[in-house]
Amino acid sequence: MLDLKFIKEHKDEVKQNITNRFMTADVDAVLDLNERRIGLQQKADDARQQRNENAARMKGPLTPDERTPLIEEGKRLKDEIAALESELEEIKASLSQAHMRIPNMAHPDAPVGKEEKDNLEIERYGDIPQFSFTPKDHVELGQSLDLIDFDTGAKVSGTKFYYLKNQAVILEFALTRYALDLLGKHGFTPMITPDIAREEVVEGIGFNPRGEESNIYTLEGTGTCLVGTAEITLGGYHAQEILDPQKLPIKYAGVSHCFRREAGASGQYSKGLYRVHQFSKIEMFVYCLPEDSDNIHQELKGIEVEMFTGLGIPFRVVDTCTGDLGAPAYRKYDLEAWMPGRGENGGWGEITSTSNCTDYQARRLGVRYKTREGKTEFVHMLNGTAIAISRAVIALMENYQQADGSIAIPGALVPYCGFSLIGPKTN
RNA sequence: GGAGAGAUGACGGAGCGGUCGAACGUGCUUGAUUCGAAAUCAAGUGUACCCUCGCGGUACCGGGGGUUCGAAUCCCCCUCUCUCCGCCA
Repeated sequence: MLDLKFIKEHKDEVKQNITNRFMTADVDAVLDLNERRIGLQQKADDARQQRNENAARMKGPLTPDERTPLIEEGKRLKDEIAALESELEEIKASLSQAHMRIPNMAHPDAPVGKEEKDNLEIERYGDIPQFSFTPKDHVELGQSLDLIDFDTGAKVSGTKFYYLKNQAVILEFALTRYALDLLGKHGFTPMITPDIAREEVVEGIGFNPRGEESNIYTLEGTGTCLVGTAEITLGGYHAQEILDPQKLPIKYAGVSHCFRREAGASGQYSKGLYRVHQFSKIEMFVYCLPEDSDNIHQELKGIEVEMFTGLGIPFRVVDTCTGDLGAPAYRKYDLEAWMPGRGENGGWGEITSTSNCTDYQARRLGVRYKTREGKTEFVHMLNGTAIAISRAVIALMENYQQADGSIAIPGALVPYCGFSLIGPKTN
């Protein structure tokens, strides 16, 4: 969320930013509610001051004649305060609701646009494979090689669930280990995080735990949700803390399951593993000083590039447009891998993304640090996907498929897999 | 899940219902001392909000509610932690 003072002083920019993101949020209502909140707060504070002073007058022994009027005054003040407080609570609730709807400001260089097609391609790596045969998509490959079972997933758990089998299971662990080793070299602390988080934390990160459009599963009656990403649990890790600036940046690599409702999301681009209700992911998360966040964002992008060039998968990097940023991100880069089985003749599909959320999440979660001058300021928080297993598996299977229907394993993964080819089962 | 104990500032640890934003100790910061360090001495050392920006005001002693003119202190509910039992990977 944005600082209320900032909103007040940069009203027009904030409004323009909302327009650029194609979101709806009422800046004037927020400012108006805030003014009313301040007025009421002042009234309540004054009344409390009177109450305290009145009570202080009754400290010593008093005659009933002195005492009675003071008690009457105290009772009157008590009622007044109660009325003011309940009014204040209402205003604060409306304010908070309206305030939360205002998205983060966007980086001045982020392309302005509404949809995915407005994302700006900025880098491209690797060559799109040319097959001497008609390539299969990963669903077909997964079935013929007995690696992925969607049918049983649907029977047991529902649509968009799946079983990984045989070498695909090893592949998941190999990719996980590959990612953790690379992140270790970059100074990340590995963590396996809870797959469940409290609603406040989920909201603090910027996800909406409730409502029709929510992508999050809530656990009825518990006040908790299944996490959609370890970004939630890693971002909540230091909630309400004041961090030592000497220890910044803090870099975590979180391994977790990710659960997403994906309500209404379907179509040919969602087939197979591309959009599922559950997958595993290795996530990067960084807490840093405000002045460092732009550089660290570039660093996270660089690590993602290293991750996928290492796997020999062709991909491009796009600078995500304002309409596609989501509320918390100030700037976001997506890596889109070439997926030969996508659409008619293959296509780009998002495999990772990295966002600089500046102080937007930190303000909601209360993650601060002390400056040299002794002031407490909000840290900046960034996240990036190291590897989302399901999508990485799509890219690997489809790009590394052979004429005979087998799948080669990229050299970097062979030591982790213990095999270099996934061929048809012989028995 | 059952029984019991507890939750106070960075930490430890006090706190007859008014003089408590909170004793005391430790830590930390600054100054004195020292060639320097230790030790010692002195001062300072939470967060947030508001304005009439003052050596101002308000709130916060796990969270919420209640009693009272007045609650860290009394009552109720919840959460969390610890110990024991049960269950379990």
